[in-house]
Amino acid sequence: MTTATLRHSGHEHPRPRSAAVVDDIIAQLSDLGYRDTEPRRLVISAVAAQGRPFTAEELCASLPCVGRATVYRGLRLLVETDQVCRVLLEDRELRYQLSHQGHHHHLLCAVCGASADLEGCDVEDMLREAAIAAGFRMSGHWLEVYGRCGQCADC
Amino acid sequence: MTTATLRHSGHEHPRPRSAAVVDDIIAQLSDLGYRDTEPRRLVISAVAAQGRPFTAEELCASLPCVGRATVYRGLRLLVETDQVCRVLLEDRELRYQLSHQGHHHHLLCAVCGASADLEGCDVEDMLREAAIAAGFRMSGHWLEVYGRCGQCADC
DNA sequence: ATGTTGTTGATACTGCTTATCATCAATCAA
DNA sequence: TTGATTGATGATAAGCAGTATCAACAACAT
Repeated sequence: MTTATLRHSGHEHPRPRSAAVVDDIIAQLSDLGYRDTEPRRLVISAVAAQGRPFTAEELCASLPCVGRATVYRGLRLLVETDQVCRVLLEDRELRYQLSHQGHHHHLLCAVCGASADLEGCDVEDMLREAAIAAGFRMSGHWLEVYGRCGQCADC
Repeated sequence: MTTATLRHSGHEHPRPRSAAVVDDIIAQLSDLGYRDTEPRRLVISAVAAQGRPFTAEELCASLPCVGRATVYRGLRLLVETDQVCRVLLEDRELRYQLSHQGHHHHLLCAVCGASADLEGCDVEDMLREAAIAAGFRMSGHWLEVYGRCGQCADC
């Protein structure tokens, strides 16, 4: 089984304490000139607590004490600063998850919603060449892969 | 220049007459049990007249005599029957274009909005294997490639 | 011709996200 | 520590894409 990179409900393996993640992100935001505020910390903390890709709405629901607008703004800020990445489901629903930094793609389980990072896969180069063949210069792309994870293979 | 598959504003090379395209699609829909109606023909005709990926809203605007709901329904029907495919821009805006049938991906020019089909590119196999390596069985994917077409390379 | 039933279109509505703006508070300089 | 500056907040309104509703209509089969 290769579940090493799976993000599940989050009871399996110990991860950096949520507080440390929050402090770390707050510090990075601080370097960029963004203030250290309580609502912002709450948003980051809630993001870090999610076990799998989540919607903005779910995040709002888990933060009843923080205004909707603030949750959305916080999320957008985290995306813009590459702390959180966006994930697109097959039905175009937009979800988010803590980013492992660096450009990468996601494998999403259509059954349980778990995600894993696609590794050892040089789609980029392949696409860039195919683009050149069509007279284009590639500047970016959207790629999401859907399937079933090991645990959901048999349902 | 490799503009053979480029979809531009549509003045360059002769293409099957729009009426023929409409009749063809109507015939296919008819085989599936869908009726041959005037509004439906208008929608198909407008779709065929577009030179590049278009939004549902643009289609509505070009069809002032057809109700919004009907345009959306028509578009959805065409997508479901693989006559039209959906295209996702970098900002997640959803656009549509006449399909060349069969599974394929799009190269989209960020400047002029032209699109070309990605050919000779076996991303599928590559992704399927990468998925297996992560313990997943792949069932589908979203892929859009963005860049600049030959004509817009220098702007 | 006629009945059945898919189709239409005006409209209301939903769900998601952003804009507004008065109030609040984090940061900084004195 | 204090006060000023200005980014951040949150309640609310507004915007936007797309869908549901439903009475009236029209395509098709017999």
